[in-house]
Amino acid sequence: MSATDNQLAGTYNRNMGRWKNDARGRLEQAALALYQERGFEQTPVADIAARAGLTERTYFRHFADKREVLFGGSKELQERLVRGVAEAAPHLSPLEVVTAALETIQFFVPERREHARQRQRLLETNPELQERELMKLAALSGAAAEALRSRGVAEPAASLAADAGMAVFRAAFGHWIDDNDVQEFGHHVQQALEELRAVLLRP
Amino acid sequence: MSATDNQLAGTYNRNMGRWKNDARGRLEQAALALYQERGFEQTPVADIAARAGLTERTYFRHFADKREVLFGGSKELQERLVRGVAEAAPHLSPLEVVTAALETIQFFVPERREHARQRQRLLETNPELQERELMKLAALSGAAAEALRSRGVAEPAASLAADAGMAVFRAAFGHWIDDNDVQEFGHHVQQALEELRAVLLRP
DNA sequence: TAACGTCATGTCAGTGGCTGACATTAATTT
DNA sequence: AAATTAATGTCAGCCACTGACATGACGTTA
Repeated sequence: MSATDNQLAGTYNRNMGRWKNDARGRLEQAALALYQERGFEQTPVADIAARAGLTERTYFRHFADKREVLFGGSKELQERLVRGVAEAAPHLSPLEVVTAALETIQFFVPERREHARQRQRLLETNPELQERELMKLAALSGAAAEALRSRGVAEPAASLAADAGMAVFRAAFGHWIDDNDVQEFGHHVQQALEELRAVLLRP
Repeated sequence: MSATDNQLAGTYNRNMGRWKNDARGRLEQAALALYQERGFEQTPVADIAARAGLTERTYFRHFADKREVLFGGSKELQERLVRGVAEAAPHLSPLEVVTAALETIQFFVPERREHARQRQRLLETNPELQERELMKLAALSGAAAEALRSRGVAEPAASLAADAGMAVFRAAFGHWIDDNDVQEFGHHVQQALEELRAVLLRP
């Protein structure tokens, strides 16, 4: 009764897709907005749910916890990375396989940059969110290592290449976010890979 | 009144150092034991405190949250790593500086191995603890990068070298934990560094 | 030694994240 | 139209964590 007279539901109009008008998406939008307005810690989950025209209990049916609502894309990202590793050219070194996968991933495109930026600002100011981000990155690394093993790369090479690939990813992502000339993400990956080589070899 | 008739306080006898007989240490022991016996999630903080002869409120004066009790050594580890980076030989590459620091760190010694093993088993079976571990590792990486910058290493080289160093660290630590021949930690660091080089260069 | 100040701890009340159990209602199937 | 399914609501409760205040042990100083 009270979950329907909300504030934001009008943005995604009710009764257009009938009952569930992308409840999950509404929760994600409401959470991002509220986290930005009041800060993560100062935002009770109940408020997010209310803003989305839902109940706290329903929020927890869509997301495992208060943080997860900001990490919706990670599953798809991981799938694409794994596919990229599997389909990479056969003559590459393990690390090159991972960076090649990062380049062809088609995930960090201009349309997503603004959203990624806002999200990043939130993460930077909140340790709890950073923890979750690191966990997702670790999952990414683990999946990449598994995909490398499927290509015949042995341990510990696979895990090391995957972790090194994540280091490249972090550097590349940071530059892509800050970059005002809007270079392609793949460009930043190549730059970071070169930097890593230099850091490893040059005194 | 009730916090004194506890179960474990006798292990570290009361009234030896007067009032506070290493309350912090008692909490760490109690937590490790209970997390092993019942599992992390199934152990209320109140039980840890009671086992240490203290109150839940007092637990939270010693540790920021339920997980932090397992990460007491991380501050010292970070200090040693930073010192190692600062004091490393001048002719090394940035990554070699970090791995050299890891080798001279004198932290992963045989006496700590059993405790490290038990702790590791806990982490492996609990995502919440893994998140915190990753956060500590990220802090380590950040501190190493900062120390590299103090040596004149520019960005993004410093962060990349630090992250790559953490990749080496993870691999080395994993082998040190599993190693039955009890090789020195520094040995595993060198092995991992070589593996990383191979992974980067060899097709 | 008695008064005083400090610090670790205890007590209590309260917020909020998260869960299980059960009820309700829109949408789908038969 | 009845029966079934899926998404949501309601309610009660556990527990992590915090602020405010009280207490008791220790050291200091008059």
